[in-house]
Amino acid sequence: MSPTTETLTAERILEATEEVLRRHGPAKATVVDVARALGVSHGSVYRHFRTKAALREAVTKRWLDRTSETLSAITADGTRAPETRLRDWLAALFEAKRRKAGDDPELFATYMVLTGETGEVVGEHLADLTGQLTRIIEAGVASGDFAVPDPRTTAGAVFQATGRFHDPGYHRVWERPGAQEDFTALVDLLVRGLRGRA
Amino acid sequence: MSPTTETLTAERILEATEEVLRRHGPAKATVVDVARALGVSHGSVYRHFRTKAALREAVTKRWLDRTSETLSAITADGTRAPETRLRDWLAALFEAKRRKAGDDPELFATYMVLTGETGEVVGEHLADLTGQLTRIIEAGVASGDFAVPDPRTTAGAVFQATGRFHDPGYHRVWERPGAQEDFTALVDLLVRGLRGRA
DNA sequence: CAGCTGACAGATTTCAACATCTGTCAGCTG
DNA sequence: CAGCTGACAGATGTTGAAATCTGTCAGCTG
Repeated sequence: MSPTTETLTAERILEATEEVLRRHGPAKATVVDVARALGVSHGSVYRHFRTKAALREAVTKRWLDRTSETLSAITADGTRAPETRLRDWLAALFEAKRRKAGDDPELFATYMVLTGETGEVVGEHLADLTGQLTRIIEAGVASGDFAVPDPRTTAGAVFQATGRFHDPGYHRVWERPGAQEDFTALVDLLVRGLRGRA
Repeated sequence: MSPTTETLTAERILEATEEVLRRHGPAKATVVDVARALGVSHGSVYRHFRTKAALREAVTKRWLDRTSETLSAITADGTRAPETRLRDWLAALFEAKRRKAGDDPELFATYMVLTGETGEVVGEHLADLTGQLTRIIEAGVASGDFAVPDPRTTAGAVFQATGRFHDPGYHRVWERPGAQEDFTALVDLLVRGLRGRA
């Protein structure tokens, strides 16, 4: 009945790894720690993940995917106007990041280190997010609310333009007094650009 | 006649410091090194700069000011249309940064460390740049080319939106294949937003 | 006597011996 | 015999003593 008697799965290893990372931080979290937390030898962990880097990458992917899922609900809600969805999507992204950074700064710092180590996984996450943005903008073009030459390119531009409000590197400015106003001003400017109209 | 016989001025110390930073990098450049390069004792350097931090700050300010000056020529050129000036100004900023990062990566890395250490000086530099942007946008509003509620706020939004193309933290993406296209797409979107029109 | 020097205390950095970790694998165990 | 263990080699991290640096200042020098 005790956890140590259950089968060792990739899932259980990932959970234990998250816990070890939370406790010790990214610099001191070792594979030996993870094995100890699970009551197995570290050799067993290597049976499920080829390297320490692969293990960390899997943890990072899980974390990133959780954010994507929340936003995809907004993306997929076809009952609301594209402009509203775009504004809500960007606001939700900003809010989610700001909460993660503010609620548990140490854990956030840990994930900043992890995403910095990872090449592929972060790239896929960003591609996923710009993909969602592309769909919202395409919907806006279809409904006539937006007028842009190429939704895919424009989605990339919108994502890059709002980087200051979702790129973890800027987390220090998210809590500054005027941050919310700055965000609103930027989104207003971008939305005006999307409407095009000309 | 030899340099060691000339009077020791703040200016000469700054030049020597730049040279020492270029040679040894930010981590190993010491005040003793600077003094040795000038043929004086390190106590003399402390006569002109209260601390090592103040010395580095002065070097940083000089470097930042050189960029501001180039751009202010574009800002002040009242003979050209505001939209053209805005596009040129942003392009010149991007180009200047990209060249600095590409031509001498080590020196660029050095200045990234220096700007990271400095609080005040960098803030003033950013205020200067957004001030220039504000003047261009105000000119656009006056001429009827732009329609925005508050030029100051909008200038801040434009500056933040283009951060990916001037913030040193992003220097790695400046040389990537699609960077120029991404930049153009973003500026186009922002300019459409500025025209407002509605 | 204005400006520079160099010795000094305390803070910071370097370096090398030591400890721990990563990744592998032959063999144990249920 | 599938899955786990634990000993091992090489890589990486820790530690603390020695070296260097920062910032001060009493006194030298032109």
